[in-house]
Amino acid sequence: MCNSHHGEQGESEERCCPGRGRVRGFMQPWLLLLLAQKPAHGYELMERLGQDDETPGADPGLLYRTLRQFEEDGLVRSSWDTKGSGPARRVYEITDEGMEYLHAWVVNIRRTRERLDRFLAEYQAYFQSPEEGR
Amino acid sequence: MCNSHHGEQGESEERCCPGRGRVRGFMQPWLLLLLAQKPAHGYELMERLGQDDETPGADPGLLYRTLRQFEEDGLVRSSWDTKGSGPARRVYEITDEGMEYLHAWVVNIRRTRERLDRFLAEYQAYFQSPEEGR
DNA sequence: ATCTGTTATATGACTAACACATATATTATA
DNA sequence: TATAATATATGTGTTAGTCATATAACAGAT
Repeated sequence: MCNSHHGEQGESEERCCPGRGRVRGFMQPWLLLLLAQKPAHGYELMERLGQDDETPGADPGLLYRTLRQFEEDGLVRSSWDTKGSGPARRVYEITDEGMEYLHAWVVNIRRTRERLDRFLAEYQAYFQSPEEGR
Repeated sequence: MCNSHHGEQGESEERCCPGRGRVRGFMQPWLLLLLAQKPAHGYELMERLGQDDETPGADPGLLYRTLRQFEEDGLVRSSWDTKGSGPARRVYEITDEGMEYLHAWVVNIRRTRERLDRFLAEYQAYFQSPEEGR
């Protein structure tokens, strides 16, 4: 299973454990943060997501569905923008409720990072410490 | 949605965004690491998981199914232990392949932590920096 | 003896996030 | 007129996670 690797020197490691290890729903806080910075439409959000995060492509299906769900939950509101060229854009802006939700996400994310650190500490204590060996 | 919170001083925040923000399949590397430290049966792993990580209860259903899957994938192997009191225990030990998989997981987890940091940096740059305000 | 609690493993059913494919319409450009 | 880029959207299947429940061995109490 997976490619072999012991190097421990994070080289490639691509396509191993597909889907695993990622943060559940991580697109959600990103969308809210990007919308907090400024209102935007789906396609633009997709591109902005693709830049900072090297998330593999930022699936449009998931993105548009998430925005729809956000609107249904009152976290964002939208309006059509027909100005400019190309097809009409549905422009989203974040609501106060969306802001609160974003802040709540941040608390969760900090907690998640602590959990990761706890795991990595335990891992290193076992594999990189003088005794315990192996 | 959710409880209100602006305090920014991570107080309770319980049961908000249920399930979201957690690392997908995070039980997997934990199980492999615990088994790398020493062979164990499911129930024991459940208790050891519940200690370090304050994961809410470490669902037995998921745990046993994951161990089964691991065995099917050759990451662990098991044998029955009928010695001692109580019902028989299925004792798992990690295989070489399981070890490799664990190391691969660690690479993924480090990458995930970097993604979290990138998000938090972006968040703080917007909400905690002097300008940008709001 | 029976009842309750602990240890121990396991299945069933449902949800949500995600992955991948595809449909659609508009506009620009080759 | 064909192709590509922009833009939004649906359909379908997979998997981790959640919650409930079933089963069984054994210990101690009443």
